[in-house]
Amino acid sequence: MATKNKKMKMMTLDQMKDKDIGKVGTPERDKYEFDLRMEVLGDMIKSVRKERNLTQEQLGELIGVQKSQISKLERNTKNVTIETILKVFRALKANVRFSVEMNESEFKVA
Amino acid sequence: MATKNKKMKMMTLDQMKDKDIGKVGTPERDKYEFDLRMEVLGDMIKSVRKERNLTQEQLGELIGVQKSQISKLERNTKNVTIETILKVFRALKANVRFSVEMNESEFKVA
DNA sequence: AAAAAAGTTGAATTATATGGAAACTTTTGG
DNA sequence: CCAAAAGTTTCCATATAATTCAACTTTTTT
Repeated sequence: MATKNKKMKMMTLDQMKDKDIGKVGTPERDKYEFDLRMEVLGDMIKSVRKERNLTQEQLGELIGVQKSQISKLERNTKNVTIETILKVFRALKANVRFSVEMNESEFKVA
Repeated sequence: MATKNKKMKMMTLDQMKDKDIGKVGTPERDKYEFDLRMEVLGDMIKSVRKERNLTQEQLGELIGVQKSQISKLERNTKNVTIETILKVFRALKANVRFSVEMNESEFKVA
């Protein structure tokens, strides 16, 4: 077996991220996490649009914006307004739900 | 029994909303639904903050903004960017997750 | 019932998201 | 391989979200 009797340096994904991107809470890491989420959001728009068999131009027409705008939302996305997100997904007849969960254990003590 | 043999006009909540606010898809109704969500969002910030036993000023310090800004986010909320939402809830050590669900049946045909 | 603390509001400013137009690049269909 | 369609990018204008400051109101504490 490959793993037997082999003292290897192991690293969890979190450890790698801490090392390569920066620890949680640092501005760099926060930015990374944020950019990641924005990218996912853009991908979500794109994939739902595809699912609906719409071109960017067609989706744009539904909402009343240019295709370039849709392109920007799908790729260039740095930050968006909730309103915009809802507008887009409503046009795609998809429901957006956002929920907040707080881990009970933390903080509660202080 | 009160309901027996009594031809009453009944109305579902949705029917009432259609009638009083406007049918789904109209600008008025859309605005209503949006405003509602924004209000809920503001309430969520407030209630999580309370849960953490923080004043607006303290939460503001965590993020790096004035207490007046927090107040506005909790009440005056017309529209917000994702970034702001995430910033606030991260400071509150709460997780925001948003998901998109599309009802398979619809649209798929066209 | 004062004083202090917490929250709200309005006016003003700054930062940036939204958007259009047009040129450009990539992908797709013949 | 060529043409058309789809998607991207850049430059620019405009709208509006984010923010502060200071005065004001409401709530809490003593």
